[in-house]
Amino acid sequence: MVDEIARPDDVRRQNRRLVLAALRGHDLLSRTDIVAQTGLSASTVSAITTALIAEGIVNESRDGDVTANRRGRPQVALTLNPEIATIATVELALNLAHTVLFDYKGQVIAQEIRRIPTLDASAGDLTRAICEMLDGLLAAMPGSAGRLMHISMGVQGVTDAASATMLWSPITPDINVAFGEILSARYGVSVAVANDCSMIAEALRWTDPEHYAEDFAAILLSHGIGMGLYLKGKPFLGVQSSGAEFGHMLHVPNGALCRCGRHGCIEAYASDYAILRRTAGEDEQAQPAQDVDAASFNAVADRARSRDGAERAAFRKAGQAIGSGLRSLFSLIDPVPIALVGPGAGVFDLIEADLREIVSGTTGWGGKPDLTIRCYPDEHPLILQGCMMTSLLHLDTQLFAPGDLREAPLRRAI
Amino acid sequence: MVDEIARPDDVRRQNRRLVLAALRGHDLLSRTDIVAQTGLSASTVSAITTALIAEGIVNESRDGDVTANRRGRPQVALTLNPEIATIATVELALNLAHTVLFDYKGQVIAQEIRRIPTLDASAGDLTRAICEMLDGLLAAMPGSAGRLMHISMGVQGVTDAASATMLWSPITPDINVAFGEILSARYGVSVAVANDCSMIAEALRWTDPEHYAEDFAAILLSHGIGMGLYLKGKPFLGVQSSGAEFGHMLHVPNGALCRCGRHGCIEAYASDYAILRRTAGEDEQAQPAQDVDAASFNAVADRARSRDGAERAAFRKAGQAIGSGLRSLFSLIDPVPIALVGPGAGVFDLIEADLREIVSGTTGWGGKPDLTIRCYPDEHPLILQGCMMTSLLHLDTQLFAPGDLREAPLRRAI
DNA sequence: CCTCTTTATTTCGAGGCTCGAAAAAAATAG
DNA sequence: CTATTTTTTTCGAGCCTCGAAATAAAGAGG
Repeated sequence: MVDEIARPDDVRRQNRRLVLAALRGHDLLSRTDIVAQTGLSASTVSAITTALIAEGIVNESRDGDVTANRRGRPQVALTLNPEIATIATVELALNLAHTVLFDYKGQVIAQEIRRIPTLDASAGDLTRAICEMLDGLLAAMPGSAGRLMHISMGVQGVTDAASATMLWSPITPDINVAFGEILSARYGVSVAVANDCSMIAEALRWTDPEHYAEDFAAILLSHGIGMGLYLKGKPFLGVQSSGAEFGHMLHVPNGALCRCGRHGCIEAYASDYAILRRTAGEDEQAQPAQDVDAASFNAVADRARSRDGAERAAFRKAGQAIGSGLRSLFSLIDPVPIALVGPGAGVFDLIEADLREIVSGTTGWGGKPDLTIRCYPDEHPLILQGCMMTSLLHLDTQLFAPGDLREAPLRRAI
Repeated sequence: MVDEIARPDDVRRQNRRLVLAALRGHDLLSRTDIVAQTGLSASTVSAITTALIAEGIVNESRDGDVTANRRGRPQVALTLNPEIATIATVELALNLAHTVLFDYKGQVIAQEIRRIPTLDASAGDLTRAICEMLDGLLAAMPGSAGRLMHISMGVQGVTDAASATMLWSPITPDINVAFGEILSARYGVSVAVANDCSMIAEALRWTDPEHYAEDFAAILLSHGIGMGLYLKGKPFLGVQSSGAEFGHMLHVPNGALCRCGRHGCIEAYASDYAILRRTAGEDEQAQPAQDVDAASFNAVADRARSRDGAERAAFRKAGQAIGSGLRSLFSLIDPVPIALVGPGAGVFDLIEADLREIVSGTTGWGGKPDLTIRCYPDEHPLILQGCMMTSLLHLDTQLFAPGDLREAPLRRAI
């Protein structure tokens, strides 16, 4: 039995999370608002907010919007205390590392973007660079080091959430890099490492909850092809790895050579290197390019738009590959809204028709056939925000253990 | 926020479930045993068991194994009270309906198997037959009608768990059959309708927990091809339909005609009708046979074993289709143990080599490559047991609301 | 300016729950 | 018949949520 035994304090923990979630979603809320949002009784909200204020997690903001000029005792607005904690995020992508410090309200404190030749970088090079960047940010912002409470990392590649390890990545030759362990030891906080696509899904859920609520998929079309999936309101994680490797579903048995070493993966037809390989007239078994610059990719796209030729055919192949993957995905989980993210979303016009044709009629027995797709050509802001939300939600779930918080900020290591 | 607000009684509900789950797994347990198994304190177990006994859900079984001849106060064995509830299961398959009455301990009370020409049966014909069978069983066992508390139905086809509806099925022309609503109205109990493959997965989890615990897939190879999936110890359900339609993942774009009306589904290569179609030298766009009898399928299998020809080639194609689906599935969820169930499992020797070849190296980045597959040629006992466990676990989750039970058995309708 | 009304928040008691410690039960050992 | 051992129940402490009543803090109105 996986089932855990329930204790009375679990109830408080869960309801505290509800209160914090409400506050995170709306910034300024009176206790009455919280009652309305959560469904908890006024007495319970009072008890919980009193404790949160005493622990410094929440502040009363008297100057805030006082719903003024109404009769009766005025509501007093509550807000998360931005200074109670600092979190750090790390985005690691091809030739790029981006670290940011956020406060507990999710506001940027400091950041650094650094270009790194990741393809030639060892695991040590990468961790060294990341630590340098983080050290610099923490040093520049006095007090932030002492308040650092969590780090979230989104990486291009396959990760293992449980051990916070990057198992494999196209951006560096080294495998099984235990980023979590290393950063955790150095900064004395817990670390989450996940695929960048999971982070994108997390971000979409927060920035556009109307479209991305319970069930949806975010597909990153870039150097590689990945997916972040939400099902029943929960992130879908693989058994071991943290991401659903959409790009490595099988499109054509014994087909084109994929960067992962196998043949026929969707990625081998739909990623930027696959499109350029086909456009250049190379054999589909030719070794994939390690790095494709945006300029040449866009040039090919422009040529595809201007005339019907090898370029346009390559994009159509890509659309078919993605569509084929979606058809299989939808067979397994039923159709869900799709967010296309990254450079590939910028050329959606070139792949849409073929993609839709293959997907159409996904549910042969007559389920809703309409496929909704939205495009987000720039993946970086989403990855960043996803990392941030991951860390903050982690805090919201940890700060629960009442009384725990008082000690936590002192437990730093550096 | 999907999050529900927690109340103090939820704690008791959860812990009651733990106690019942322990009892369901071991039949005879003393309170001390339950303490050991659940981790609850002795006082809590005492409180919970006292209530369960008062409500008639659990019995003391003094005669039971008294761990005799030891010093100290003897343990008194507890056991589920078989008479507190009756449940009914319905398996609906091609030309077959099988209804069974079980007691609360999962022992068969009565059953009937009836051959029905389902292909020519309307929704009304089917429900009428099922109700007749259930009525007969309930009438034959005095008292059982008054104790009937749940019905579980496993059907070949696509189902919607939420509305307990069969959306589409290959065994009958009618669609959107609301079995749940109909049976629920007639018998006054709640009804679960799910794909037969989900039931198989549920059964495997209980009959062989050592091999099928947290993550595994049960694939039914029969007239159609379906899958029941467990991930992280929970049944995996689609967004709308209750099953993961493995058989309708895309194997070959614009490929062979599938019974679902689309082209290129795995099923169009690996189901019995697909194999016979190919063996007979028919075009792969030929209309699928509605019904394939076991004898001719086995004859083809025997011929495939005895000589290398069209038969063997057809099975190899089937193995490739299944392997291709597994490769894609494993990309999404990481490799899991597989149970092959049904007639197709009886010819595993003919498909294994091709299946494994395509799946091999599923995790390009070096995850555990070994693929474990076990075969269960007879699917019916598993479907039956899965239905039973579904109903019983439902009761274990409903009998929680303390005091609820006293009224429930009277709330019958018939 | 003082009282009335209205709305927000806190306080208080009832009724749950789990748990550890102590008490009670029910056997064997001698 | 008493001592010992083991199981089970009882009791009090310390959680939790909730509804009702009490308290706070405004505007409205004479």
